[in-house]
Amino acid sequence: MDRKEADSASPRGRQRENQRERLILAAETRIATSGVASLRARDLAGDIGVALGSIYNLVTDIDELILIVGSRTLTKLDAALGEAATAHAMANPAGAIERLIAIAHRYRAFASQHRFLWRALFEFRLAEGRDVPDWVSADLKHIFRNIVEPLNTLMPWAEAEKRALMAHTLFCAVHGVVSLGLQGKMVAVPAEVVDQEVEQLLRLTCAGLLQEG
Amino acid sequence: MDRKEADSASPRGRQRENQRERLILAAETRIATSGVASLRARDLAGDIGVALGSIYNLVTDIDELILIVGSRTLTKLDAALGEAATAHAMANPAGAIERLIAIAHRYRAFASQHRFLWRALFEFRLAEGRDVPDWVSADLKHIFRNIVEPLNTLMPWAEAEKRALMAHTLFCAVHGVVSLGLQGKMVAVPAEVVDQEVEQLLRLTCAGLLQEG
DNA sequence: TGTTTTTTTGAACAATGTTCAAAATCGAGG
DNA sequence: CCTCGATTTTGAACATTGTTCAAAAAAACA
Repeated sequence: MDRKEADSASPRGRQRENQRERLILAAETRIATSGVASLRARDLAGDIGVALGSIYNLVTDIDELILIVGSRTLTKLDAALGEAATAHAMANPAGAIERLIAIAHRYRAFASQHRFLWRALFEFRLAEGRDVPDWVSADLKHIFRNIVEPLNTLMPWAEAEKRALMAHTLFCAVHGVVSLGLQGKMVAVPAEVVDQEVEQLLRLTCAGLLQEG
Repeated sequence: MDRKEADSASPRGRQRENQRERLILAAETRIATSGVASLRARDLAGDIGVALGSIYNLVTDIDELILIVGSRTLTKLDAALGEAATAHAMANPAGAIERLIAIAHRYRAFASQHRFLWRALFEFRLAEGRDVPDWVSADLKHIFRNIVEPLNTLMPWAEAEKRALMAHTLFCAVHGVVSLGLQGKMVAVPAEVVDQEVEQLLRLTCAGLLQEG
């Protein structure tokens, strides 16, 4: 019978799985140090000691490789933000605000620390026709949960849907400040100033929210 | 004597200038309809009825072409936002807030209307080593002025520098919501909802600002 | 008109992702 | 341990791109 997926128990499949993993690692390393734009099939083949064509036995595309690395980055980001989210207790609104700020600062730190991996998440454009893979939505749900939780304390009067929308808005807004600030397309802003900016933005927004309730 | 720049008064220079303009127009059209990633030197040569190599007599690079188109886009954006900025009078804080919202909505509309041109502004990454051209800073100063003006009304107690930073923060935040919202990398958000989001964000932030003063 | 200068041309090159027929390798049966 | 069919690996070849440059064409000039 023709199996499409290699049996991961057989020695053949084991070897294959190992190579694929090494390929992903190599891609991740290259993206992390030189940016997604400088990923070369031939370099990767050299990295894992395999012929050029073999890349295409392990992966259908270079794009698939980039997506896989993106998935890993998103998971790391989720972990980092989750950690920051537990840093502050959150019984009162003040605590909730601090937690939101902590998450935002962690986001900025992640972006600084994994500059190229983080950029790859947003720079990468799917080839026309392919749609966003499932893991994106999955990981994003996790991340958003961390933001919704403080919002439950800050805007208890609002419906869940409103809070979800606010979480989306805040995430995007903070992302905008971090993204444009760090990569200095317009004006390069030092990390500490970016932190100040997101902090100010969140404090003001939350002040507005509390006033509203 | 060897002139490097073609004399734009001589018939030779005239012709050259004309071709260059047609090239820029062709590039702009192609970017506007298919995105910057699908710009091809050969296509452009065909568009303006010229041999492949001639492209490089009119422009040093395809990148230069993209930068020029970016400059034009930024100028259009500046004009659009400037128009929106005059829509609301601004004697009192309420008017200032409305003006900020009007500008943000215009920004969203511009992004929707000139989707690919607008994206090209942010997607394009300068080749390593080259730095941001001057016109970027120039046009951005214009754009920021439109944001700083309402802020003068909203936070008169703050130093000019603080207001400039706030303008930067607000621009980036709105950009983030528009950018991630429209291009639906995570979740595709319809234009009206994006407008709601930026409006809410600005109202809350401004409420916070007024409270602070 | 003949000569010199400038411009235009398009063939050629380099870099890249991807394919595929052939070679190498493997695994099971004798 | 050897053989043979199946599977995997290989790397040469192809397609697509940006860019260059020697030669041809055009223009300017005397």
